Amino acid sequence: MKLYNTLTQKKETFIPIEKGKVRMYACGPTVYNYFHIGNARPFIVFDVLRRFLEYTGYEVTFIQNFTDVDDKIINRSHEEGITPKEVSEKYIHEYFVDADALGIHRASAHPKVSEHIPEIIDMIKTLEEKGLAYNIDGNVYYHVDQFKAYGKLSKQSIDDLKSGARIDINDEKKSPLDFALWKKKKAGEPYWESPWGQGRPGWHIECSAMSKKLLGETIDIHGGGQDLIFPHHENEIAQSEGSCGKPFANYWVHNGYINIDNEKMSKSKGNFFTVRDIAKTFDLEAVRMFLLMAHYRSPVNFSKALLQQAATALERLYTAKYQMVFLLEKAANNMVSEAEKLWIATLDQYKKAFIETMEDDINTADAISVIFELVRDLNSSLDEHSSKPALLAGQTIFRELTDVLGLAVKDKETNLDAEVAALIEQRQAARKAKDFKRSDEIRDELLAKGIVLEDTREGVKWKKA
RNA sequence: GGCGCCAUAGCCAAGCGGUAAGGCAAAGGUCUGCAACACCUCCAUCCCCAGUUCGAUUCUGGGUGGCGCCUCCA
Repeated sequence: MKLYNTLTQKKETFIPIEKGKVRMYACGPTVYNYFHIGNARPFIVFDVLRRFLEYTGYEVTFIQNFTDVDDKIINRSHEEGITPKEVSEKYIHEYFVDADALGIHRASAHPKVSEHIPEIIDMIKTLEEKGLAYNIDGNVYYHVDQFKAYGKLSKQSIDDLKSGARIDINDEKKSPLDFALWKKKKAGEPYWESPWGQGRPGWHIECSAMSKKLLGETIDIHGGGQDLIFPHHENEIAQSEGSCGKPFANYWVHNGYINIDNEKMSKSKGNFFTVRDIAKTFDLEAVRMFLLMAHYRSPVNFSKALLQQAATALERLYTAKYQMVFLLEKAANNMVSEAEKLWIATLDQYKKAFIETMEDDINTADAISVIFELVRDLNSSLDEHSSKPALLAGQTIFRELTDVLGLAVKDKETNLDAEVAALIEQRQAARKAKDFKRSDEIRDELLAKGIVLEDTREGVKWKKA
């Protein structure tokens, strides 16, 4: 397995700390709103990375946090007239609604900042003891100048960062690069007791503290969007490595942006589509398909038209999947022919090609093309004369590969309401009597109800539009 | 100013030293009462210029055109 490591700026062979096991952490959402598809990309990408690692035999512990203590949440609570806790609980719930629809598996754990305050305080204390943090009247800052490796992830020198930094007026920090580890309580904000007085943690410290608690001091993979490289991940390194003196993460994996008209989609720019909104017109699996059809590091432009392309492509996968189910239900032949035996033996090439391409820095675009090649093969090789074992072999390889990507996972709807079933019967009778006018009328009528009919050699089939 | 990314068919998108995967769309065909699905056929020399090489979309240099980070952001 090769992964592009932001730290070294090249693809590297992945070697876990502990043989057969992977510890990975990905930054999760700040839960103050529905998430947008820019947020969805890392969720999907790291879900696929995790699935693939598991597929290839690793035991993966995957942590994705919820940031539930944050300015944006506090603002939202004021706007909605509810407590910050109510805001975060609401959007954690909504996160799972959307994540489930996107086919994202639950992480091994979804830790919350609010439940790790003691660990956060401990880490800040350690940093203070090591001279890497300083307290000014209840606000504790990280002393960036004291951490020599600062900038190693974002490839910036402290001096360059300083020259590019915007100057805050009346800033009490020693350097514009210093960032808050602990923020002194302000009126109307949630707070916790600490050695520095009442207050709450800064943004970056949570990931360092929770990662350490749940995965240990050094982890295998840390992931997130490219926009987190600086300052968030740079700061995490400063905190984690500063406090324990060991490497924080061996592989830093970052996904590219989602753009609208070639410009980055972001909440601050306002040019974003929430996943919830897209769910009104598309099955969210199309979003997953859309994102996985491109390599995770390349920027992708988003539009409804492009999403429709992905949805149509996904449909092709489902057609093949359901066709095999259909044929299996009817298959009477259990005897595998010699020709089928030869064909079954060739299926392994798809699996090999799939794994090879996924092992090359999770090239899902290429992996999907392998699946489409498999689909063409299945469609042309399997028919009503195929034996059960041949059909099962096709179905197995198809499921195995699509499951790794989390695509085409849904089963066909089988319950048809009586009225529709009756209409289909009537249409069949009309067709038999060559009353095509009537049969076409019924077909149109069903289409209006969202039922698409297809007359095949093997009989009439229906599906939801 | 510092750091970094990208430019492949109508659209999307892999490949990254040996003469261009896949999807969507379009066109022609097979199947079908028609349609749909499926299948077959067809659709590019890879932004420009100069190097390196037997050979470059793929490496190097220079252009041109986009984009991102350096401030909250996935």
